[in-house]
Amino acid sequence: MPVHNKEIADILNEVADYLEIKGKNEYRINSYRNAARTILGLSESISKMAEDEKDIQSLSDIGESMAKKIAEIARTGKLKQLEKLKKQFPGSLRDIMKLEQLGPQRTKILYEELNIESVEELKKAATEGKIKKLEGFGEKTTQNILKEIKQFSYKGGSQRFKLHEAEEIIQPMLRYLEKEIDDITIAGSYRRMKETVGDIDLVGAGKDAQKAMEHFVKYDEVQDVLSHGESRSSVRLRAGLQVDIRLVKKKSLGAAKLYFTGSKVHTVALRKMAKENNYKVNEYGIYKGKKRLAGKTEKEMYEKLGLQYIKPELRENMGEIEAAQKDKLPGLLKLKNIKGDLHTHTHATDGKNSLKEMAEAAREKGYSYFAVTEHSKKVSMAGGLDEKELEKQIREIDELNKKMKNFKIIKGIEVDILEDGTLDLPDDILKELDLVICAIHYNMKLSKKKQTRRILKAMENPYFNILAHPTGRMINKRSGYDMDMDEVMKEAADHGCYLEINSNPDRIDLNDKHIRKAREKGVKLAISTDAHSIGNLEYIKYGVAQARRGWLGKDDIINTRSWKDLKELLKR
DNA sequence: GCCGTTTTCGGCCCGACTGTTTTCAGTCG
Repeated sequence: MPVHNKEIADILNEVADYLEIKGKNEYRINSYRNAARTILGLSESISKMAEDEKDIQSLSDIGESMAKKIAEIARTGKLKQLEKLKKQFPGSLRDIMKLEQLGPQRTKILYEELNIESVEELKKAATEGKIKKLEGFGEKTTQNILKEIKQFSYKGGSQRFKLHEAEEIIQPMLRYLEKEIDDITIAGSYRRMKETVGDIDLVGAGKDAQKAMEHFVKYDEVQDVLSHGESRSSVRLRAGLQVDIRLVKKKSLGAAKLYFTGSKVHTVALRKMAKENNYKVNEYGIYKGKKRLAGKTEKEMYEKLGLQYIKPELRENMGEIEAAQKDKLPGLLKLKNIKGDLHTHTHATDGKNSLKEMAEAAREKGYSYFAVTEHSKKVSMAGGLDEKELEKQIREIDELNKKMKNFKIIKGIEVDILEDGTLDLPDDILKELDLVICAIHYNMKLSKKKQTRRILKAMENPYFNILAHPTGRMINKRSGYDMDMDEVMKEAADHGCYLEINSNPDRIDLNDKHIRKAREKGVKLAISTDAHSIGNLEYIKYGVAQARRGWLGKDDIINTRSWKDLKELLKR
């Protein structure tokens, strides 16, 4: 059972935390964090790579010493170095360090001076007035610590927000801010369209910075003002979401956007590159000596660095800078390239709208087709269809199709893949359909081997077209079923099957890393919403965004084709 | 601890805000 990438990255980050408390060389500490980040970005299992004696040292930020540590973790699931560190620092000092405003230095002081080992003990000491007597701490810091502890226990640690959750909170705030701030844009991981965001970063140009900042901290959903300066402020909203804003002059807007959009590793890589050419990059522009060369737009920033413009979704330092240097960035998929949705439900099962309502909404979105794909009978909870009910829907669609001009309702099903890998409905009804998407809803806990075999077996069915929500994960709720993604992708390519990017923001399944892997393996994908209502059809933008994060273009997606061409692709 | 088109040592991105200080350390992004 290979150790997962996340487990290895966690161990390395934990080592870094302890080394920080010990006050070791910051660059040495960073190397653990950099290696962890590299590992998290891989689509392959690094412990498997290590087992197969692949050259993991050729990966960026992993050298001789780190490779040995990774091999040790892969072999034993543990790292002796970390076990030793844990003995030196008992309790849960790492939890203390996770609190806002408390870094390694202060954590160390708290531990050494007051023997504080947990958030509980910290709370007690703060309440008893012991903290403010320490050097470098005061009354204000004590109050901030207590506030943070309250926030921490309320949120149960730091939960990240899903894209649609963040959107719902930030859009009204943006309308409010626009009254006093010019050219305001959302930057950060939200602009890069990461599937979840930790906070929201805003960049704008203020007419009157002081007044603009006053306006910002006075927004009526602000619960705490964390900092309030002339060019930078930070608040926490009632919903628990932190919002940071940065104001600059108009001539620096591009530089500020670039800097605040990140990712951090992307901007650091750019700055390093600039430095090698004797330039300096900061949030105000690009400088050579005192001379300012660019800064108004992101485009001119990249140009001055000798790079193609890099779209936000690609800014993860995963090869995009090298590609931009060689003018080899991919042309990315656009929302308008999508010609139709291939996974939707109606009130025939657990959807909220009728077939007619869904079809009309899809046509109004500008689609030329959309597929109805109800659950099959096994999914009784959702009222899945049996053969007879499906036949009835097929006739209903035929009738409706006669009436709708320049639009096609595709007859489909989301048929369940049973535990033995057979499908929940017989072939003689599946062959009546235009599209068969297949999914797992039960027996998610099978062993990796069994789960993989189950899916591969299902793909042998000649009517299998698309594997829906391939990993079954739910963001912040459950991880997907254990299965061998490499095998599944290989089989899909061999059998003329496709994988879905499920755009539901609770799922985002496949995720960006899997999508990138699919691109490398030449597997084509479908982007669908799994809509259960008219409103859900809008989710398509999240799927498109993830496809862009996975470097995909129009040709990599099957539902950018006309129905005529798509029909050909679905033939096996 | 990593890395190399000034290579095996000596660098490692850059700036704002806060609180506790009289000039700055700690933290954050």
